[in-house]
Amino acid sequence: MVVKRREQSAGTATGPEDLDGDVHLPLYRRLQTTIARKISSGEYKPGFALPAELEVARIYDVAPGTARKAIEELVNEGLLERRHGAGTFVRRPDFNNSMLRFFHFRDAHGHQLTPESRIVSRHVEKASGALAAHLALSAGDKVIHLRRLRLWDGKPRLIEDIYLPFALFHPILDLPEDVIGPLLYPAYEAHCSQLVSFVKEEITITDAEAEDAAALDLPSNDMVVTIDRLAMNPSHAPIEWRRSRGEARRFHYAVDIT
Amino acid sequence: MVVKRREQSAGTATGPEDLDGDVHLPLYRRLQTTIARKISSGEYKPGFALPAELEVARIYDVAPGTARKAIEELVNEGLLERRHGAGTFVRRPDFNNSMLRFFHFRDAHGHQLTPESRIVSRHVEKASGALAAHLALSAGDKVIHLRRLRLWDGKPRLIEDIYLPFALFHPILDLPEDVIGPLLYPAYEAHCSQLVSFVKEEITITDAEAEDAAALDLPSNDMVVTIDRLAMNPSHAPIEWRRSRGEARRFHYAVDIT
DNA sequence: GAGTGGTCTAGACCACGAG
DNA sequence: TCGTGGTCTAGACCACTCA
Repeated sequence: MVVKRREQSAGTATGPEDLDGDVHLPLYRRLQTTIARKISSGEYKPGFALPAELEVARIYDVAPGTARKAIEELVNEGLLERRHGAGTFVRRPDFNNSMLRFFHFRDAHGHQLTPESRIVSRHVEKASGALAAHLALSAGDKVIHLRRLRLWDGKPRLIEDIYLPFALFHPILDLPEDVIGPLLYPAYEAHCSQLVSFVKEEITITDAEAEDAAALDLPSNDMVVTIDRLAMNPSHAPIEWRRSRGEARRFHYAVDIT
Repeated sequence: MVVKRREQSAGTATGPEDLDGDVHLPLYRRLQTTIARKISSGEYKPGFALPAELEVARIYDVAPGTARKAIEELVNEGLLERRHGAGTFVRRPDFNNSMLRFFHFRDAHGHQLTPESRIVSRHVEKASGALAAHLALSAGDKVIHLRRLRLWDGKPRLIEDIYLPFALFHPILDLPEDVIGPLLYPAYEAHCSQLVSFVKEEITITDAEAEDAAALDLPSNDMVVTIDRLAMNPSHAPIEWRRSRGEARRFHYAVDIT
């Protein structure tokens, strides 16, 4: 049998939904984009189960193999998680750990300790050209600027400048610090419906700025690690840019390369 | 039609080849392992084309979709490269660049410069317990220990201790340095038939050892980046362990995390 | 034009998880 | 026991590369 594309629903009660993206793109790619968008928008929330593969195929009027390939790609991206016999679920990535694992702050059992967080300031500013480029905004667009200290054993160990598009994150401005809690990404999800699924980081080692050395209680000639991070949602749209600085001696990093 | 497994060749001239691995593993996984082994052993060399997908399916007596999935996995691992309309080829990874890109040694156009290489010493030693564990050897097994300096603009910038299993790499002991050249991995491939396809790295920042500071021409109280690397062949067997040290200020690293 | 990988379809049976 | 994902098969047509 040769059917390039099934005929449209023909009046069935549960007809096919429209797929995102250019009609010239492969079906599985368009379905992939569509599901990623539903995760970005919160229609599919972390922990929730997708419809079964055959059900997805039926909903979007594609062959089972095509639906399977779209889901496969999203699993490879880390957005979905398959559990044999149980279903396919939306993953909740944990990037707070991916930052903290760079540094040597562990308890007696070698477990990573979550640091205390102290928000030093919250401002609304106009984005510089460079920042706007990172966040896919226009220069002068409003951004929220958080400055935050992170402390282990009561000692300041990391200083962070965090920039967020005002349009998406304005609820964060008025939240009491104890409601935000020690980790920002769960707060983004709970109060702004923004999910971080991908990050890019750049790591550099430099002499400490005088201001940073003072904030981190380091000798003025000491060295710091600077980590620049761009965080993206499930549709790969940038939603946060931050620059973190910490003592260089505390730094440790492991990576697999292919 | 329901056929769990095709009947064996039945006297055809080009019967199915045997697949590696436990018979309880999926066919595509066993085919994947088989192809990876052929790359490790040099039967499929970098740059060479695999048989066409349908031909692979015929050779190993599996369905086209199964052969395709095995190849797909190897493409995802970075061992193979597809070129639409042309064929599927064995990739040659370039890990020398993955090390060098950490450091800021670039020309006026921003291109990475390949450093001069100077092998300081070559010895045969007995592996310590820790080293043996890294290389999947037994403590006391013979290893080759190379110490190497890498220089940019005539200045020593990296010092490296490199350990290799003697059994696989003994030809490297007798090669003149100008035959080895500035990069080791091509020499491994050319003279020892060993291909590096995967690496794991750990990065730490510490105060310089006196000996390293002297070799790198740094102040005795300066800081260095230490990069520990384990290199593996296409079958994921470890074949090299090295520790490299360089000036911390020169360090820069970029990474995507999912 | 011949041959390659890329996409899409269709459907069978197996292995696993949860109630 | 039932529904889920995992594996495997079979074959059509399209898009691309290269001689």
